[in-house]
Amino acid sequence: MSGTAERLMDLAEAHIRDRGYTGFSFRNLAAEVGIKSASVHHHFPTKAKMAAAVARRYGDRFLASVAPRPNENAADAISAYRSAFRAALDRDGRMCLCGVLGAEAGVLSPEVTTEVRSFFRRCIEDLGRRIGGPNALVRAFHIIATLEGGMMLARTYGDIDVFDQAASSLAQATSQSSS
Amino acid sequence: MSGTAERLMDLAEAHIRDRGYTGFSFRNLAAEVGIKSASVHHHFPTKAKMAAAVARRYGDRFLASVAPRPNENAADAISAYRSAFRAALDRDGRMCLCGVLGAEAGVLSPEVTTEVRSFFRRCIEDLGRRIGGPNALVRAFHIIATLEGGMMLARTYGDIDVFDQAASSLAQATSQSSS
DNA sequence: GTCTATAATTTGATAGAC
DNA sequence: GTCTATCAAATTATAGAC
Repeated sequence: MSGTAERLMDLAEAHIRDRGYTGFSFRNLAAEVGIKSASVHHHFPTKAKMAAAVARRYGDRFLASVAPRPNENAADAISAYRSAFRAALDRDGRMCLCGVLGAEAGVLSPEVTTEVRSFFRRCIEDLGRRIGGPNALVRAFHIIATLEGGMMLARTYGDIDVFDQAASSLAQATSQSSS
Repeated sequence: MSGTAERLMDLAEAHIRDRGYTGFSFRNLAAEVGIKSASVHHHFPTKAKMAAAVARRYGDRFLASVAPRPNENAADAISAYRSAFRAALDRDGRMCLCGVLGAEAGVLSPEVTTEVRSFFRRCIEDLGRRIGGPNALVRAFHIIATLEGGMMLARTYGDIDVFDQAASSLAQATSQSSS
């Protein structure tokens, strides 16, 4: 992966999180990197393949960032996910890449949809495993839904407090100490 | 409001819910109605004003559809919101209009953002009032976030069961009978 | 790996006739 | 209220030189 390709992916990720899939263009990315849009096609043959690559890298990085610490309990796992999303929202003022793409489902090509679905599958399976207990998977769906919706609301309001309010009850009512 | 304008709004609402704000165009709407795109500008001067009008009408209708029955309790109120979103998801295979627009926040003009924010404000204030109790507003934020995120996930998975799983715990753990 | 040049299409919007 | 005609701009993508 060349340096230019990585810079293009960085910008694409930021643009998609800000403006959605249809709202980002090869020309804009190229201009910010200092090349022409035709050169972007050398690194990524189509817009869809680029978005799919960006989504995959995003998922890999995100899952690495929420990796469990030794001896964590369920509340720790939930807290890891909430903190990771919150940090991205706070740092960039933007919501989750896959949350944005998921909302635009009707416009995505199959290769992008596959990556978005894969992201959520990975998150929910990982979180469910770490929560444990009988309803682990259902609880994981609930938590990811709340965090994604909370990011969308916070972005709409332009106020990160909204995310904190939406997510505040997640860790408490569901904690199961195990350590 | 002429019949044509209403049909245009119906189609715009469907298109935005499917493909997002950037993903719908005057030309597509016009073609489906059987007129030319120039004629759409007679009814709505700009795309942004049309989207704002669609969002406002959507909010009015949605809030009417969740109006409380006499002697409802908190669980009934939560159930009303969950059922309303679920019905739209089930009927149209699409998520909430304002959830889609909120995810695209960076591309919206102020007049559209205002309407989207107003929709969520109305929902959360109404739901909070009907839930009652000390943390009513925080709980309302949590519920709306979960439902919006749940719709996004269900759309991404192409499976309404995902919505049901994400939302299943909302009414139970939080019910406060009052009647 | 980047460029010029260009194709083919789509976009939001306007002017003015009917 | 709808039309034709058109504008100016943007889009994804390709061919081929360097």
